[in-house]
Amino acid sequence: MPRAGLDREAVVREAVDAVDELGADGLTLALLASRLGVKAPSLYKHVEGLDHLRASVGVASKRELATHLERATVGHAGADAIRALADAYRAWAKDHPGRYPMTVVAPAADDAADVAESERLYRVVAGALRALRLEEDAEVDAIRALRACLHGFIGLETAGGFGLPDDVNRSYALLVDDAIASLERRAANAATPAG
Amino acid sequence: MPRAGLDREAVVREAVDAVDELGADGLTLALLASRLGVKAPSLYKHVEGLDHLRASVGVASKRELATHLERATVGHAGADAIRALADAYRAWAKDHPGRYPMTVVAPAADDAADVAESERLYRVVAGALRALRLEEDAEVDAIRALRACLHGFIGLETAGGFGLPDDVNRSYALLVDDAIASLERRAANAATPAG
DNA sequence: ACGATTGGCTATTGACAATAGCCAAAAGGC
DNA sequence: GCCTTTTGGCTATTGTCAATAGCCAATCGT
Repeated sequence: MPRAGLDREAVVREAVDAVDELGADGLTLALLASRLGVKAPSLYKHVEGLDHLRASVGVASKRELATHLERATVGHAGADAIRALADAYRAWAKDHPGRYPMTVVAPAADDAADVAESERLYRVVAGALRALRLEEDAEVDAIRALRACLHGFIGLETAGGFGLPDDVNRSYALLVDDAIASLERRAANAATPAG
Repeated sequence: MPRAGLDREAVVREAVDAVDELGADGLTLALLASRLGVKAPSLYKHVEGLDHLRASVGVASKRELATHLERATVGHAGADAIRALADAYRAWAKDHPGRYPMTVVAPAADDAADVAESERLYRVVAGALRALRLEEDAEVDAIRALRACLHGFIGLETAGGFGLPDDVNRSYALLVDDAIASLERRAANAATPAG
């Protein structure tokens, strides 16, 4: 019996590809094993089971998305940074519809890598809003608002929630413009409180 | 063998309750049968299988949500209607976290009831925006923007995506205020084109 | 070279969806 | 009130999947 030369990383990488192709629910150990030229029980030598494997795919996806967003926003500031973030976010989600939903779940508190990548995602959004110079609570509200707009649009789009044929890119651009304007207005109001 | 007196409606109703309690993935025919005092194969006399059953739960959920939103918005207009819609939407989602995600999926084209309830949901959102008197394309964009804001916030909230303890209600209220202001601005700009 | 560790494997269990086919309970004709 | 038909339960079975136990060969350390 020759060895396949697998290790944890190779298994997770193949799982990532499988989820990209088939969606999170399409990932089964039986399928994954066959793609790796191995029988299903062998995978337990490398990963702790399907749940842990899915969690690993989620962490890998958060890492990949965070890197993608960091690269897209570096060198941009202000409204420009927010627009770059919005476009990169939607592009990654459309390229990885199976994994995108995994990037929005709360990190498992006992998984340091998960917590770290989730914080990295938070920071890249916070970074795009830096130029607004918001005070602490207001920044949390602003990050939530921006994430909600982007995530909501992408979630509806990938769920097929937009039944009408009207140009989806135009709808998104308008939404992002409005979000930027609203957040800038929040910053301006905070700078000149009550007049 | 006494009969349980089931019919399709009773099965779907119990499935709705099960999804509310356990989430969409927690619904199994074995569990549902045991809750109904029956063995699993008996359910096939009333529903066509798990996929169809889930679809029925989805349609029932769209119907329920649409009714809830209609009741919440009736008698309101303008910004008031949008705020009422937003609050009712979030409240229903929080009351039914297991079923809420089923309400945002595209209807199956061959399921007339699904199409009808999805259109009803669309119309209640459109109704809340009526006072803005938007032109056709702009109305589609506006509905998409509003749905994205609400759905995105709720999706992140129920996914546990908001790790920080800051007041989530405040964040939502601010988001809704911004959305209303943005949509009103769209309407005003359309009314006075380029000047 | 040789012992320990590692990474495959087969066999098995248990949950589940789904189908086939049986049989009794309700429903309807007369 | 029978008798037939339809209906709604059931058991038995198949096939998929996750997971565990336990075997044995390939590789590695010395």
